[in-house]
Amino acid sequence: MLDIKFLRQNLDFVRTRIAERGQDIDLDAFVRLDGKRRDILQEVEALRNERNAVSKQVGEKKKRKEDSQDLISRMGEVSARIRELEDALKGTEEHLQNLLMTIPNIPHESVVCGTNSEDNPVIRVWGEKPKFESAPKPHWEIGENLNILDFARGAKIAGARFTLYRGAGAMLERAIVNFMLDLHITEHRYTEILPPFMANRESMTGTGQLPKFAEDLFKIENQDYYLIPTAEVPVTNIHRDEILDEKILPVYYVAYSPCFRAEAGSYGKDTRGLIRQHQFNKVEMVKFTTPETSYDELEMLTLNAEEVLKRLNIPYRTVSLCTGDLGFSSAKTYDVEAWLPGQETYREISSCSNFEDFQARRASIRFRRTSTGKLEFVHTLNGSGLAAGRTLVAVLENYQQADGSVVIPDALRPYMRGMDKIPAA
RNA sequence: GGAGAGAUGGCUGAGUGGCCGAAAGCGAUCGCCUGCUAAGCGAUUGUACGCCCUAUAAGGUGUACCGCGGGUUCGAAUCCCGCUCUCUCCGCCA
Repeated sequence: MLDIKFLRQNLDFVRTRIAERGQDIDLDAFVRLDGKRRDILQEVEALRNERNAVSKQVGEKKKRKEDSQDLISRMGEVSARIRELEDALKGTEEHLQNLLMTIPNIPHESVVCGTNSEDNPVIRVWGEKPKFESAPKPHWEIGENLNILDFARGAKIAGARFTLYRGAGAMLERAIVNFMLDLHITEHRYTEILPPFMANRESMTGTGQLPKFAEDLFKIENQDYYLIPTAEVPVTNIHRDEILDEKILPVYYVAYSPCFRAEAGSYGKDTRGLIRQHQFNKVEMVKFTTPETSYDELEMLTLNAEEVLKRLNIPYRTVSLCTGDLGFSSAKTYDVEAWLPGQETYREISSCSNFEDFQARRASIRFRRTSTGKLEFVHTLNGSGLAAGRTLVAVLENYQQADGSVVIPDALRPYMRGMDKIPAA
């Protein structure tokens, strides 16, 4: 959510920046509602002022045993009028709030203008792509040949876009998660969190999933619970409605969680394999920082994500999302894309974003700055560190051997009971 | 699932219809004092929104806020109703 005062004073600037995202937001409606709200507010506050003053007089007259029936009956009318205005005010404020909630964040000045992912500038390229004598296979073939990924059974049990992992496949996914958590908590100094995997409406609103993207979420029937689409939701909401001590900033959290996404509107996309699932595992890093450090923290966060791929020796590149590709709540996002030889393409495996105060304002996460004594919103950031399912895909495709086996990357062997390869069946 | 208790400022905790934006304590900030990162003394210390003024500073002023939402009343932290959450006991249970 944007600062309403900022929006009021910088309408044209906001209009331009939102347009660069390829979004069309009705800011004229905002101006109208905002003006209406203030008109009503002024009238109702003047009447309340009168009521408060007269009520005080009534109290004093009563004490002196004087009659005040005329005042009382007049105030009855005033109160009725106040009630009317309050209803109107409430309606207007709801409209205004709903509108405000659907306005995306302003892109950071360093974000390039573009329309889609093809306009994303490449920031870094790392690693050497593996060479294969014969054409490398896509992970779904490797996984099925090794009997470690079972797409048919996943579909039978739950439906399309669900996968059953078996044997070394299941262990490999678990190894990837544990390896990543250990790296971040020991070397990158994050605090491990294991959050609830469901969250309520308020939490979903705080991080920006609601109200605009309800169709992307799984909701529990007849309950105010949603399955989390990412650990970002519960972990960022750890500090919702809190005032943090400036001294504890920056705060670093890392959490494993399964992620549940309805993937509405993605029919026909990435239907094969593990790339696009209704349920997948992810390790997520979340930071709370002061405003002046958040962009440095974003750089470090992104490097933390990249470090996982370096340790696994998987080639990747990092791109900076252009305005047209930027997520709703984000001011700036780096995507880390792993090389997938079986599909001859780079695929997103991590997304690292600075939301500035956009989520903090929605979720009311503040800190008191000691130098001024004033409350300010923190900046929130998060990034995948990494998506576990897609990491498994990258391992299978990059480490596949001509005989059909898959070598286990050195960094994962301690987590695989010393196993050095998954032998061909 | 059943019975009971509770929810007040950054924290602890008073307050059962007007004198309450709210005692007291803690914490924090500033100043003083003190021969050594102890103690003491004094002052200050809520947020949001609107309006005025103005340099988008400071200041002034109004309104709202004592878990959330309704109601009673001229007037509600205080009375009534509903909800949420926390705690205790009973039942059930991985």
